[in-house]
Amino acid sequence: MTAPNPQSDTRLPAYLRLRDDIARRIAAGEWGPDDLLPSENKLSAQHALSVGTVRKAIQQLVDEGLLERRQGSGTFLRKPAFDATLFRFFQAREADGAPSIPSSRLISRTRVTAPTAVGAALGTEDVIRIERLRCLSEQPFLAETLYIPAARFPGFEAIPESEIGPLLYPVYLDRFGVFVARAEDEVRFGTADAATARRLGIAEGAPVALIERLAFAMSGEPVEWRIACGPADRFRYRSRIG
Amino acid sequence: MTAPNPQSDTRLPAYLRLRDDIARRIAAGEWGPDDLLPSENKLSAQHALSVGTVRKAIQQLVDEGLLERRQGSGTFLRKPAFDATLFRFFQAREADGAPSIPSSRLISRTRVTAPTAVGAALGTEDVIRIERLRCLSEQPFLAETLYIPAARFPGFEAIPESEIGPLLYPVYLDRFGVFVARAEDEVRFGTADAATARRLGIAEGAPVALIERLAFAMSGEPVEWRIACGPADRFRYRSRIG
DNA sequence: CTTCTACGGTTCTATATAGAACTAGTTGAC
DNA sequence: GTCAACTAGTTCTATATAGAACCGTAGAAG
Repeated sequence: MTAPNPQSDTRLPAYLRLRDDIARRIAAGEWGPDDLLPSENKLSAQHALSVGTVRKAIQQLVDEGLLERRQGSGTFLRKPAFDATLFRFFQAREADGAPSIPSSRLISRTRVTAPTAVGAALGTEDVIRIERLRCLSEQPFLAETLYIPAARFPGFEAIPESEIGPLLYPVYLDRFGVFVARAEDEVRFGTADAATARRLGIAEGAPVALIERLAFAMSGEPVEWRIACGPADRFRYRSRIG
Repeated sequence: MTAPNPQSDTRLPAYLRLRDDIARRIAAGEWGPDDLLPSENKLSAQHALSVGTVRKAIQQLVDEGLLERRQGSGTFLRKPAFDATLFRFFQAREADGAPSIPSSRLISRTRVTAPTAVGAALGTEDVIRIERLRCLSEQPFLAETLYIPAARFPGFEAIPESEIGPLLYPVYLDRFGVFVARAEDEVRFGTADAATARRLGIAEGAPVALIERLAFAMSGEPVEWRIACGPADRFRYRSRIG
């Protein structure tokens, strides 16, 4: 029994419809991280498709970073590696040089009307604004302001802080089925205004790095806009091109 | 007649050997940008492989950004879009906001022994150091120092400057068959030392952005290390993740 | 001149099949 | 107990084939 899928456009080729179906089942939480998916043979039988078509659909998801194939063993759901890459950028290190995961403190979550630039980027004015402070060994080093569409994340303001970890993308995925697949960053340098200077514990006008990010879901729809601000002298941003 | 290929490891699957062969012919300049490659049918006949296998090889090269398929028309060699992406990063703009391609002036090219960090990154100490200044509307905005392995780029020092355009990667490809497929950037913040300050026409100690880049050839071998330095206030770096 | 139609060539989708390569677990020999 | 051999199940490679979808051109129709 395979639920025939009303949402997928029937004009799409079969392998893409199968890909969408599997992606949806992943988003619905049918499998956990590192879980074994049905084999190519089973899928082909269930969906009445040839193995070649199934392979093509799976390959697509592998390319998108959702699945992982192990020859001889099977196909597995991959824990989104996005968090890791995210944190390779802010090469935050303790004084002794050991890399460390920053902690994260939520300052506010409010439903607001988005600033025009943000509204244009997200395609809606009805958003939730999140303010957040990230610390490393008790010392703040990054002040962030995030906007997410209220329609896509209903009730986000009400989630108890205790249930929100240091990273938001897992929360998006677990509670709202939104998988952040891609993002665009822009880095520039500026000076700290009074509010952020106070939050970061630096002098007003001190040099800061600004990172603007627009994050997209698998569908290509923008789902988060954020700007982060940290002291320039401790800042490192890494990226990989090509 | 297809040259049987002595360089490709015969233990590799056929589609990878075909990919290598085509990649080599591209590097050898057999086709120019936007040229039409032989059709799948022709390739499959020439190499005595099935169309499916040929498609797999071509798909690989498409994924790597070397080729471009147009349904109904054929498969074309893609002008490396690397230059474009490269310059999306340095979002240099004229005063009126119009994006502009910076000009480039070579200051020196010398065969030297690499600094230890660079030597370690490139895997050799025998390198050519290139110093370069990039300008936008006559005003310098980026001072660069590059290192490339002398063995991989023999005679690079001797190429007349008139034959080197504003971008180096096309030169690597055209004259040395080195296709830069991938790069890793690191952006950080610092202050200008005396030499770069003079070159950029800014005060010593002024805030600057530093971009370190390690570039890799298709084979995975590192082929260039560079560091670029520009005034922090005019700087923008863009990247795309995921 | 414009629009339509037909055609050869191309890539794209999909199926069916066979065997190789690999993995993890089980069984059996010693 | 240890190690080798076997086995069922999985992905991977490769082939062959058929038709759909698409592009560019050439020629016909208006």
